[in-house]
Amino acid sequence: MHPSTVSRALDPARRGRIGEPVVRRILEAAERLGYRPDTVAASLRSGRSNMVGIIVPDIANPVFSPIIGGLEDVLSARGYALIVADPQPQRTGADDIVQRLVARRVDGLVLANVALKDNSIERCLSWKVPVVLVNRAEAEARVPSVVSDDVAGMRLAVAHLLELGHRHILHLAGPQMLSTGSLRRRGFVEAMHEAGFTPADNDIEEAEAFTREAGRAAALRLLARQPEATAIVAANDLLALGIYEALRETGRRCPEDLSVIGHNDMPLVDLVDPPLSTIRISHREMGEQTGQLLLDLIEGVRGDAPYVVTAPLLVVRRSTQPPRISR
Amino acid sequence: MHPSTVSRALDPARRGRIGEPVVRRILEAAERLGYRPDTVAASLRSGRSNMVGIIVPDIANPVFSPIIGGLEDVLSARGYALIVADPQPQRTGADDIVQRLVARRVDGLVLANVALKDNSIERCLSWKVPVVLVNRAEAEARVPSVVSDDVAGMRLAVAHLLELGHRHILHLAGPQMLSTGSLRRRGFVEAMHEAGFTPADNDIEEAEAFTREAGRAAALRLLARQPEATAIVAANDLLALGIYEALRETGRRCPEDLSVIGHNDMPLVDLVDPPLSTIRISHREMGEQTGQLLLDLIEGVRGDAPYVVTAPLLVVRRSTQPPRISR
DNA sequence: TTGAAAGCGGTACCAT
DNA sequence: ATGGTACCGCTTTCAA
Repeated sequence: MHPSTVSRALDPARRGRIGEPVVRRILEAAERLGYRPDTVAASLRSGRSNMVGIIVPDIANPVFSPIIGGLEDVLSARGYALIVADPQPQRTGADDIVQRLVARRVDGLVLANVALKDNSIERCLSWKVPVVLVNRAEAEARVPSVVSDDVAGMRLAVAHLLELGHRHILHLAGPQMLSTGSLRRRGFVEAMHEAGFTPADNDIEEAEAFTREAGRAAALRLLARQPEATAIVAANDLLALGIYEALRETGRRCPEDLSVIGHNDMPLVDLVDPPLSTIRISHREMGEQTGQLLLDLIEGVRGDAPYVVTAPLLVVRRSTQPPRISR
Repeated sequence: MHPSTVSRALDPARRGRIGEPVVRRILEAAERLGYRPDTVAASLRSGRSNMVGIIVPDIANPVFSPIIGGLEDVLSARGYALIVADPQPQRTGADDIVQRLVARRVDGLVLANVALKDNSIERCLSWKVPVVLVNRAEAEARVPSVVSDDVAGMRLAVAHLLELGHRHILHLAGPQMLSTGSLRRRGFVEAMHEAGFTPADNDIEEAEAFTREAGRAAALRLLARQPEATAIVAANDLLALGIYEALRETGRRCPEDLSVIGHNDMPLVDLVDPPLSTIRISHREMGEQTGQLLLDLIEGVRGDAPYVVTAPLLVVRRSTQPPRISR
């Protein structure tokens, strides 16, 4: 039979232009022969690969894996495959990876790497590859992005502590080169201002990484400087767990001596001791939204560059309580 | 210039057959023009795509994400891209996904889905796609696999408890349709036998899933049946955390009333209350080994089907202690 | 060591 | 509504 006809019959979108019985016969034959269209050949000719790449700093990070999951879900439902790439700083930079993915003709790219400054975005822009940022925003907003509303999240955290009666609230910030680190710091300051407080520089300490160990070290510095404070807002849960360690080391108890609130609501923080109060972010949903956005972009449904912001949720557990009446 | 020459000059493997100065000129020109070879066209002609697919049941599962990470690492170092696919049971079966990946001409496939019986393996075998299983073994061993040594792991757990003085040890097993569930149950029984004990059927209870909730429910059943026991070996950490909940509900304390040991050493189990003793499995390393194995298979370095077994490690924390002398 | 030619397996475009 | 044809961009085989 005639190749063009077969090609059309097999593509649901173009099937309409073909006679019913012909389509049926072709489908039947394809089934019988176990025919599988070759995606590679199709890509070569059509220029579309039906593949999307995602660049993540660390697949095992509990923040990124649900994002990948949600993204994959949306993509595969529309026939796209997802390539994950995990740049090894010692080997390949992020923008080398962009090149490799573009060489594979991916139809779009998701950037989940959190560095505030890197030129992967420029690379994509100059190659005209549809891109969306996830869990990371860009100041200029040249590119669509999906992020949690960090200001709102910080507002929730601050409001919660204020309501409990805390007045001297500290912030354990994340690295300021990372998008979430700086966004949340800004969110904290803004939320405090809205509530009528002006956090001093001394009330904020920056951790060198989003890890327990860095959180512990930074918390030690912060607590030494501000022993009077009654509560800390951490820029993420790992940092909050680091605060736990610092408290234990300095003989303080949470929440009796100090209330601690995290950010992300990562798995198992409800089981640590004490169960961590935190701000829940639905990373999986962010992944899904990212997928939708990217597919719309790829398929030209929308030309603008929306800036999706998802709403966070306060989760109160047992690491926050009213400050002691003492003093 | 002449396409074949360029092609050869750009491929490090075939560069030797080309004159030095020519190679230099070509490389220079390629650089200057920003030339990127088109991977898709290359795939079409050569039949190799330099892509590998992995099928996982759940990307966000702390067991699978490090496996993916290790795998991606090894693959990308050798120029392969990794496609992750996450079958949605309600939408696409695992072997439909295999088909889709094969249509994309993946050079190899990693199966991380844990069901003991499914026909993806047959599919791959009949299509002659190189496959390796990870975190899952096959009874017939027709296909190479990378698994943790569950018998050894259980032996470590049992030996540890025995050494502490426990004599009545229970097992909270995982679902027996899953590879790890049945392997670990077998490992437990075997380890007990080696130590001179014969666990009764009554000493083992099967959880319906590898979740905290299923662990809690199963633990409740098991404890009601065997109130005299002093220790439980759980088939994984999540199940062990479920046991914690069951203990709390029934007014028992861990480790005073009952020692609990998990399996996997997933992130944060060192921070729960009490810190969980467990068997550490290096999932990332398993991912790396899987990558090596698959690449060897793809590139024909080895024709046999090795069965890689990685060694687990006992991690003692605070959920295990000697049984009470009472009674 | 280099050049020439022939496709890989589809899809897009044009003709009918 | 269907058939014909060119061609996507590279690799491979064969010839020079």
